[in-house]
Amino acid sequence: MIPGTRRRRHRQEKVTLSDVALAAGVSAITVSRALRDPEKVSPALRETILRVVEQMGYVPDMAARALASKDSGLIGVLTPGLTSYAFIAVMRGIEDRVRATDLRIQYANPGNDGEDDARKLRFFFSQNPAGIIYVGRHHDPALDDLLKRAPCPVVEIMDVSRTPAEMAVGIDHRMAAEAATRHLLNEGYRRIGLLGGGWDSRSLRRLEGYKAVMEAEGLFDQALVLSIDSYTSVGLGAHLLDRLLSACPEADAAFCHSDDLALGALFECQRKGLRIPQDFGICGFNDFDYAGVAYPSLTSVRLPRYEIGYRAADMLIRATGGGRQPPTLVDLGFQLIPRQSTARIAAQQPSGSLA
Amino acid sequence: MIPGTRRRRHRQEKVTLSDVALAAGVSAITVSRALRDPEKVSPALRETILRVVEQMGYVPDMAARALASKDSGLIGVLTPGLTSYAFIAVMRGIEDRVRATDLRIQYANPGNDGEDDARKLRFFFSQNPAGIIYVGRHHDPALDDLLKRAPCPVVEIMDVSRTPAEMAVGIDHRMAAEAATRHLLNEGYRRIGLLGGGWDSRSLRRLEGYKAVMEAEGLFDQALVLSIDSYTSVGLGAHLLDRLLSACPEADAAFCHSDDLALGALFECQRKGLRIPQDFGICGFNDFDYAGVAYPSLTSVRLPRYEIGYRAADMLIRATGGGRQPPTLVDLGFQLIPRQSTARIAAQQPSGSLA
DNA sequence: CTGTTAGCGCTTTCAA
DNA sequence: TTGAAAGCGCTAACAG
Repeated sequence: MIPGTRRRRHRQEKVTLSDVALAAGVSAITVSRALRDPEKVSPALRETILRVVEQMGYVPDMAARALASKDSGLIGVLTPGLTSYAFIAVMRGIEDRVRATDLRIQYANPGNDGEDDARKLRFFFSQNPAGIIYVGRHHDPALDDLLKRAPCPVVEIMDVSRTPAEMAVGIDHRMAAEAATRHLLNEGYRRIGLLGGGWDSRSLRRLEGYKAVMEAEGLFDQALVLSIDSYTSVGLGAHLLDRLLSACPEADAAFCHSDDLALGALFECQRKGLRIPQDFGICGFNDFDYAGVAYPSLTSVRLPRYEIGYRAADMLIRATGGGRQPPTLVDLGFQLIPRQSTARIAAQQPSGSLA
Repeated sequence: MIPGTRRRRHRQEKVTLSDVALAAGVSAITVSRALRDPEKVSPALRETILRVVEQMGYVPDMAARALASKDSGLIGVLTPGLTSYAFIAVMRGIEDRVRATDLRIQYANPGNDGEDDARKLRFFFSQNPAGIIYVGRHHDPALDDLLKRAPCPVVEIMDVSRTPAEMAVGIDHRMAAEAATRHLLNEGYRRIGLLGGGWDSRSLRRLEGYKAVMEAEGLFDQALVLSIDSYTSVGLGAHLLDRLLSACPEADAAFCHSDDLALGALFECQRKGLRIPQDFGICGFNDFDYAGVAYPSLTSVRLPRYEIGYRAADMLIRATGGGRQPPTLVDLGFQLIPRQSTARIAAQQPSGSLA
């Protein structure tokens, strides 16, 4: 075979609906119906048509369909955390809810420039989406406005500390941080550091919660707050713990913005010979799979991440059917899971000693 | 304001190209050009048009554009591992390469039924994609055929053990497993277990590599192979290690299909009071962030995951421009990173004892 | 149950 | 540099 003969194998002549119609001896619309709404076509015809479709390898063109029906069947998911471990469970929830429908999901990951959220959002809008799931980073009035003008239902997820433009599912991050900080105080820790990984709105809410509780006890100290605006990671956790102990050698516990930070802190403590929980307490956030498996196991705050995703998709799907609803806010709640890494009181019990 | 007045706020009258054209006193095509190819419109007009576009909040309709131009600008990424930690780095690579272009990425996660890969693939095809990045699970001739008939360039990623339909980037998983197994043997381990997490083609290749090396030493034993076909996780690692020791109490090391399994195995060993690396050696796979931070640190096999993603996207973009190329296979190589969890010989050195 | 007609919003092609 | 005409492939709305 002569080289070049097969050039442009991509873009081979495309089989269209009317090609199929012609071959099956019916009209285009009948083929269309046989494909989308088989019950509206007589069994005999239906069978013939489907056979021809199969034979010719016909594949519907979604762009044409979307244009003609004004329905793209697309759900857009916009989050800066697309490539983060914490988002995986959310994704599974979304995918699971959407799977049985004929909707599809398109993810987008805004970059770092401030304008990007708006651009990606507009981009989604340009596709006539059926709905959008959005994870915001900052409270930005302009973005809020954009969301309010959205041409489709929008669900904001993860944080529910503010009234959403339309719908929101998540938890109250401030309360979660308060609970974690109080737990550490109850276990007898005093110089509690905060190891963070960003200044997005959720991190700020957690900082607020931590700060409020610490201040109420007269224990707040800015030197205890360590944060870097980047992805969290186990390595970063080790690094921040190290910095915490440099800045505040008498620190006796850390509340970490995420379990990967907590795990890193744990390893670093072990490396330094600090006993956990006796010498140092660690509380994580997210309750990743490994928190309960680690040795010692890590106290953490469990977020219903899968449920948030599932519910968000569910709300979107329902909103698509009905008309517009009033702003809806769903707080799915969190749960503090006490484990060994903060069990200082229990650790002291066996030896019979008192604090 | 009367309730109901604002019903159907979604689907508000959409601003189209001709609306803008009318308002700007030009023809639709000129607006189109001003937007896509500003240089082809006189500066004066261009400015006027862009102002009107801004004022009216015009957003182009991608479906219409795709239909008219037969170019969707879409890259489809199909992988069963979308919601896995290992894929995150790949994703970052893809996103980074695509960011500067005007292409968009759409991810899809095939379910578990065998048919699903084909269905999702066809679905991508129906969108006139500019290219597809595909991570296969099994060697399936039917799928292979489908890929060969693809209406666009396709890059298969992760494994390069077979000749791809068109292009492939990845590493040789069999060789990687051989290297890991040999490393464990060199450190003096003999009863080396294999902790796996699936029977996809890559896992099978790794099993082959492990088996070949073990058999060459006369050490292979089916009882040492533990695998469950599900997501890998730290919890699963702990569980599999436990099962390994039940099945083979004299096992002295484990090669894990992924670092999360390795981390779980590490924790479980610590819980059982096994000293690492003296009593038991652990080698992971993937070299996740925490492998080097763990205490003791975990030996692992580093895959250039980010580079695989970046390169795949790059090949796709280049292929889009030029015509069809002959099958291309890029092996990006792996790297064994020896760390404390297998450093048995070094651990014995200080005490001066001999094996 | 099936077909006809019209047009979705944009771009291509050709002409001015 | 700008515009007019035609049509991408499909589906809505109505008719038969």
